[in-house]
Amino acid sequence: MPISYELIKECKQSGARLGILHTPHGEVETPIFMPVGTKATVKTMTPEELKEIETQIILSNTLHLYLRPGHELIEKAGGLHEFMHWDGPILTDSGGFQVFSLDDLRDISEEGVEFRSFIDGSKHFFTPEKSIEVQNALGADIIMAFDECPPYPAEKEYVRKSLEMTTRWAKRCKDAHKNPDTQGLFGIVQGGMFRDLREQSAKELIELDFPGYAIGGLSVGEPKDLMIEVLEYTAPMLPKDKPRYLMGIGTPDYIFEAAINGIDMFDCVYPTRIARNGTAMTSTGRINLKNAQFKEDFKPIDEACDCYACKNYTRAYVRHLVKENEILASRLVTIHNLNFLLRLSENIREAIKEDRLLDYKEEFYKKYGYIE
RNA sequence: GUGAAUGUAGUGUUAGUGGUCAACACGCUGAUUUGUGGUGUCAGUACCAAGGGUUCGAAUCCCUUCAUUCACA
Repeated sequence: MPISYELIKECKQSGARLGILHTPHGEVETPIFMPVGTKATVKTMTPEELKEIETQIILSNTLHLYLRPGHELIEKAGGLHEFMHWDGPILTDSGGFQVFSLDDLRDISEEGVEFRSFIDGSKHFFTPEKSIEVQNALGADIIMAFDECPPYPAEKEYVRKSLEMTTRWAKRCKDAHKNPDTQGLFGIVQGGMFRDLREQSAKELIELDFPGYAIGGLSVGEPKDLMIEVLEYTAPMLPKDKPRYLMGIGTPDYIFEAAINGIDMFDCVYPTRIARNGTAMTSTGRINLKNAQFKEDFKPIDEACDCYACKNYTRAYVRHLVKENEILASRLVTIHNLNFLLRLSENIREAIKEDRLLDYKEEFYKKYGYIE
């Protein structure tokens, strides 16, 4: 088995899990935030810089790399690790979510999804088999099943049919998977905001026996309370001896909820995207560096942070770079935001070790401010 | 010194010839961003050079002043 999960301990106070994810490219301490590098690069960051902030595993995207530069090319280059010069663990998303966000450019059927490229308008047909073929060529440590991510809100009957198709697709993915010895294929639990459907999805997927499970279909626009409710009852449905991945979350409040509910991995474009628009997450809350109040603020982005950006530059300077649309602005804020979530993950692991995750959460919010 | 023209957001353009929200770009101010469709998205931002008239009502008409530009001396 290329992927295995080692449960180190559970937090007595919160129930959160501390663990180690074993992959062909190294171990990952969990819970962990995974930076997103859709097009074989975490935007603005070199792999060395990612290492410097102790990034343990990164994400990349099947659909984007299939469209450009093409998985054959990456295979020729020696695989994704070699191609992008990152020797740590990589997880590739299957393309299910991208197809979902294509919305009016797609047509979903039992066989697969027909969609038009957002690059040149050309028509493509993506199936579970195709997604796995591409992911096998890319060679990530963890690959994801091709799923359908229903929107919110959605009719229960639609969600049921969708989840059942996702199960059939998961089976097809498993059958199509050519490298089960070097790449671990994760299943994705769907079922929308319906408890019985989540149960059905989890049960069906667990029967297929994947080395890890993801919770998909959350963070698609539903209210936070509802999202937490679904998370609370869905996470315990997953096997304890396998890694659990909550897809698409990346704000501190959701990360705490994820960890507390026994989630081991999560990813999100949020920190890198807001960085490119001049917003930073700090120990005292989110700040918009474009705001006039920072014009003559010669303190670092976050006084409690020791990242490269905070050690060497001021808010006033970074603000200037942001206002001028300088490339360095994106780089500095990205370094900072990713470091912020990686340190948050680290602190969460530390707190689990000492059975005080709820205390740490309280402590964190006291400074960060409560988030609605 | 004489004559003429012009003066509409922070900047640059522009509509408007008495009567619903004065347009556009940039800037500025703020918000937003959740398995990334790489300089995004949304919102706000002008009492029409100043003062005084005419009128129910003026950016639009009249007078004065100021500023700028051009022509003639």
